[in-house]
Amino acid sequence: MPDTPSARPRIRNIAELARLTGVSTGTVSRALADKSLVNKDTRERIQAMAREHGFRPNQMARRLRVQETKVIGVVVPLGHEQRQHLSDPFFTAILGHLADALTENGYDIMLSRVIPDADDWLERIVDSGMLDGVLLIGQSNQFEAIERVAQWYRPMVVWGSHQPGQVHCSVGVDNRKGGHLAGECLIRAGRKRLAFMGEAIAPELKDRFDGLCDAAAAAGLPPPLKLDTHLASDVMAEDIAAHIHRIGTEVDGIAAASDLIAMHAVRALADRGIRVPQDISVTGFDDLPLAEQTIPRLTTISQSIAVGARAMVKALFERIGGSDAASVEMAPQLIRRDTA
Amino acid sequence: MPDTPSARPRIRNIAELARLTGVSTGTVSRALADKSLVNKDTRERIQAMAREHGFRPNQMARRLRVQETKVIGVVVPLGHEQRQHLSDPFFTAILGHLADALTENGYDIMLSRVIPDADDWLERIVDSGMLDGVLLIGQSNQFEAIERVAQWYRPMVVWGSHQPGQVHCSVGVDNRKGGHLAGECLIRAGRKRLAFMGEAIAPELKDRFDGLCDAAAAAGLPPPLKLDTHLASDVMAEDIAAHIHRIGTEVDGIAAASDLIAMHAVRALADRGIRVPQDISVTGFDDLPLAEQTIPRLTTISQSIAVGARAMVKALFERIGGSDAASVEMAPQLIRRDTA
DNA sequence: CACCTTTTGGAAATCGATTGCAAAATAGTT
DNA sequence: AACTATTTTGCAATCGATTTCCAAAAGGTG
Repeated sequence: MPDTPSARPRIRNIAELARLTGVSTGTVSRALADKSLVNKDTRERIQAMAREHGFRPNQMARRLRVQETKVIGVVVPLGHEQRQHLSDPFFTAILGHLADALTENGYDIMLSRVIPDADDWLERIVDSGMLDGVLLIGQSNQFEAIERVAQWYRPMVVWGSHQPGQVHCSVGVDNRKGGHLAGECLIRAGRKRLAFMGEAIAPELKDRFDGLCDAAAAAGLPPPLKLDTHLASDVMAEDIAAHIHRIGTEVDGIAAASDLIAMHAVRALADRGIRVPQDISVTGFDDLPLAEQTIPRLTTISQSIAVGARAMVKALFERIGGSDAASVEMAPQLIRRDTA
Repeated sequence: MPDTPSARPRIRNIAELARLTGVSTGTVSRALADKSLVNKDTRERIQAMAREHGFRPNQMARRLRVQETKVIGVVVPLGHEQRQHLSDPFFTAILGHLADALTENGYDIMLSRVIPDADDWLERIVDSGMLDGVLLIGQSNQFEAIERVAQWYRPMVVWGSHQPGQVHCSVGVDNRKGGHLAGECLIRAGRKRLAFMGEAIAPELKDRFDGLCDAAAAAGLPPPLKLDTHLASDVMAEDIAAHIHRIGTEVDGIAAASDLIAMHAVRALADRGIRVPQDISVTGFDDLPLAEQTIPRLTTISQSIAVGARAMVKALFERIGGSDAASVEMAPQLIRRDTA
């Protein structure tokens, strides 16, 4: 048997290993941490013994003692939209990049999907004592709660929009500008009766809608229609279907609040024989990897999720280090493909 | 100020709160846990004081003491396929459901994306002392490591295929049967030159390929071609493009190893003027929510991810409770849509 | 050989909670 | 008032590591 952790009577803590090797727990601790304070020979002997018995020190105890957990909380607040869940492709896209950046730096990820029922939900997460820092994905309708906590808790970075004067550190695109770009694109395609598809409750989405309105106003068009749609994908299809009858008569250009909504919309239109982009133009928002793979490929506003995720992690580490990283607002970009 | 955690000098532990309220730490602990052992009045007084100062007991310490973390590790081993990441839609779909089921039961989720470089990667996770249980998504090429750990670590459930005689508890569909169904579907559509698209390294995918071979053999057709494709979405498109020239001459029916691969394939074929399903038939595997939304909608083999996720969590809880839940093998189902 | 420096390793405090046990306070009974 | 029964509370051990402080041992120098 080569490297089998053979002996079954497992060692459960550093004290047992100490007894087994005939030294004190302090020495074992130092040896396992490979500290030069302990004699090279004993150090190696202890390490060998640990390996042989497959012993690994309890992280919970270690973390309690050193007051550092090496765990970052990644939290999705679902204020409205309780039915949305983690499979939202935008969320998963950003999660993937966050996971990459965090694991590279030796941090683990604690995932929370929170329905903010109690009003101290964020406080509860933040001083659970389990986390070195918190990344919030989206502000939802919890702007106030976030601000309140940001007042005293520094290592927190939020994906979302930046409101003038806000305390918390946010990273995101200029959503209003993004909405504007989408509007301009539709208008340039000759569309005159615009609509916004999505629920403009979270500040991010509200900003996108406002941007669209800006564009319409600038072109002398009537204000865009607002077609509410839940973000949960299981009801989204129905929501969109419910709006369909207005489209074609009242609407010839749709700015969707997200790529996912846009894709569902294109699908629903196709089901009813309305062609995109011949009969109607559609833009998405996010530029998910998927957006390039659909048929027809989606015209959309790019959020450069990868860059954003890196920015979030960078800001978070600076804040963990003690300095007060500022918010980041990135420029959105129009990606012209086939739907508008 | 109504319920502001006003006083800034924050209480950092139960001892300070004890001093402030004039009782012992034991009493405070019991009061905060709302135990009836402590007098209703003092209990409420202590709770009020805690609330006022925004005090919440340190979870790390509590968990160390009670030897229960209420954290489940969700781990994605990336044995081959280091470039694949968490944004894989199959993974995120199952993660969403797992998250739902786990949070419902009061558990948190620790996410790990592991590249098994050290051969004790799983041991390290499993006895970090941070987890009450582990859910593994996919067996990758780590079947051996999983078996080794399963020998002595019970609270672990793995998404993947069930090999005869395996020790670890797995939940998944009968992949071979699934491959068979896909093959039959293609054959029924009159296809005679079949191919499997995907990397048949992980046992799940190998089984699907074998099932496809079964179907071909049963119909008296030559063995299917194997078109290797990485699972990372950024290289997948290129991989598929590289295969395209063989398709149309050598191949008229593709069984893809996943919906994602199938979608990319359809896309690549469309780019080259090859129509699906007129010129060539394609089947997916997974039945992601997305598969119904593509154009054309994907014919695929259903894994019923939601059911699977529930089964995993159920089995895990049984195992945490001490009983030895058995593996679950679900029946795959052909979902006929537009691509085959 | 006396004195100083450097290694080495042990004892004990610490991180912040939980909990078994026993003492104290209160209530209830005669 | 005395005595038992019942609540409440405090004390101290415990979870499993890390780390400071200190003493003993070893090595070096004049």
